[in-house]
Amino acid sequence: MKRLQREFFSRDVLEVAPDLLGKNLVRKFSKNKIEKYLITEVEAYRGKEDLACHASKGRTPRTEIMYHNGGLIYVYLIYGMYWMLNIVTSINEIPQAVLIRGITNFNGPGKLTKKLSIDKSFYGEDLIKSDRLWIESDDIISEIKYKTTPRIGIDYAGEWKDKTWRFVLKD
DNA sequence: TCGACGATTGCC
DNA sequence: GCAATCGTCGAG
Repeated sequence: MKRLQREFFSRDVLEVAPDLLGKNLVRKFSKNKIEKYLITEVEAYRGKEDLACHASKGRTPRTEIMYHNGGLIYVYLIYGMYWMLNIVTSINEIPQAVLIRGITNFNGPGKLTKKLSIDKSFYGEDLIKSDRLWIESDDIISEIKYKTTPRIGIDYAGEWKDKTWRFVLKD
């Protein structure tokens, strides 16, 4: 197992998102408690023009992190109840992020953050340096098969809602 | 300071 | 079908 480095996340979100499928999300709770989950479902949010992307409303304290280098974590609260886990991609000044919607045996972006105890304290966390959250790839090279669909819950995004930027792993 | 609303979930 | 529940952001 090898931790993914900066270069992996510095690419365009439409390359990074499908590449995250089949990778392992690693959560370290303590010295003796480390859990790993296969990433099974993600969505891409791409730039200021993408009306479904929070950055389309401009640069604010909340969206600031998306304007940074790839490999950082963007976390926000939705509906006053659920934390959404996103991974910033691309390079400085280009706001992009991947929403992690599903992991092994656990689908639903709100449920997985609850299970992994991920909250506001992870905002800005660096996946390359963090000692409690990072992503690993298997040493075994296997072909990843996935399907694409429109993104979920963004009917307000006009023509952008039809982009097939949701990527789901095939079993 | 105020009010509208949301990248969801689970229960009716 | 819809309520829960609160941080964020633009308007006033």
